[in-house]
Amino acid sequence: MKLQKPRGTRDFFPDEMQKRRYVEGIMRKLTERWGYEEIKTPTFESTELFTIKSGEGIIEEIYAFKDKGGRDISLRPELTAPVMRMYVNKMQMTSKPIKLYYFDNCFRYERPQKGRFREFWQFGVEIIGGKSPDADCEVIALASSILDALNIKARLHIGHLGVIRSILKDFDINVQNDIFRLLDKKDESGIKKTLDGFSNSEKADTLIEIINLSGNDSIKAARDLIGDDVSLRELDKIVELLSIYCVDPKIDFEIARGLDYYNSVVFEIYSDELGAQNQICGGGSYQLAGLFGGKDIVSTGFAFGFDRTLEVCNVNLPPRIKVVVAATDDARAQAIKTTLKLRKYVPTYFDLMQKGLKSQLSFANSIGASHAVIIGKNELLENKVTLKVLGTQKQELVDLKECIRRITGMD
RNA sequence: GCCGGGGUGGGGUAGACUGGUUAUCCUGCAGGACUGUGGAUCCUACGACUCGGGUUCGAAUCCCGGCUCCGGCCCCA
Repeated sequence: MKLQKPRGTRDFFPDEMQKRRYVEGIMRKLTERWGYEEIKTPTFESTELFTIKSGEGIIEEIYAFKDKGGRDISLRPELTAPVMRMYVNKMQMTSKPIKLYYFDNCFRYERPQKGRFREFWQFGVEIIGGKSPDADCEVIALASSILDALNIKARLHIGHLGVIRSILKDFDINVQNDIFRLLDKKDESGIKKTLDGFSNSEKADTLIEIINLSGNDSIKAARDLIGDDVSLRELDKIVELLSIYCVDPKIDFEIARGLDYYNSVVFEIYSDELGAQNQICGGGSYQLAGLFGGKDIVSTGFAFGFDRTLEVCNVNLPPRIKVVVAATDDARAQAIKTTLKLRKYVPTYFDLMQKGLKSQLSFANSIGASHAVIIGKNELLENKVTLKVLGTQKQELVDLKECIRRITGMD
């Protein structure tokens, strides 16, 4: 009976890791250029951190357990709450805005399917204390810029929860949240039914018209339906500012995040190249600090689903330089010294299995090495090495300095 | 939690409908032919029926269940 990895987890092979690291590197580099600094929070937190944010029901989808001291602990299902916890604990006095980013694994106890795993990675940013529309637009523009850098074709949708909240402002918050849930499902008859219960079917019609708006005039059309609203004016500003960033979003009032602390700009990015789980990024403006016992402050951020992003990105990995030092028996000592020198510059392999020269070269070929450096009696006598470029027939006797120069491409 | 389709050496597969001797082929890995030159060739070795139960004289094959993978539903902070 074999041991298997737990359900919904994955092993990553070297080729995959190379791609993951490469894409991660692009995201990090870009984000740092935009002035964000990396932070890291614990892999597990108090369960309470997540239930405060999302309600007790969320426990069903969390890896929650009691530790040996009887504490309620959870593997983090996302990173916004931990980041805000950290902010409330230690960073409230830091000058604003605070711009942070993270890249880490998260865990959710859900049924795995395409694009959904029990352990998955998120890359995200948070701006704490940035004001609308500037902060919102910056994170949206950064997300868009990341898509460009990864050569991803995707759809950016922006909405504003204030629009729907203002239509529903006379209703109890629980009713509002029910409606948001139905909106998310696009369940129009459910919306009608719920609002009819409050003899308010004309509001249901308005809602349904609003969420079905699309195209460039959506904001104007919404204004015709509900009159001028502060949320619509905010959206106007967002669109105007984003155009300076050369970002062209689709206005979509259907985006619903049915949690109290989301109350204004929200956005989601979808790819058509995925299956049912087609969202690769989500974000928006939120207020969580107060919930966590801090002074309330407006924040905004996004999180990319790293695994899904990886599925749809189109990047060309840089060619890998790998050098194998191959030696005859009587030259092994010198070969090890040469290997050490090469390792100051490039990944270098040396035989660990007492293989013959032929077999060492065969190994070089099978691991896809770019160069082989051969050392035997002749090379020892001349104090030089034979540099062989694999994939071609070329080889040449050169001194070590020249050899390094050629491999690294330095002049 | 629900629906559907899968699981045969490390990877990819044939065999199943129609149960029957030693489970097919490719690849891989290890060693050798071959201790100064890679990709080729040849030889040798290694290595599998997802797990449990049932039907049967006999199960990789038929039936039931578990686990798990894939796709979808639900959910998606």
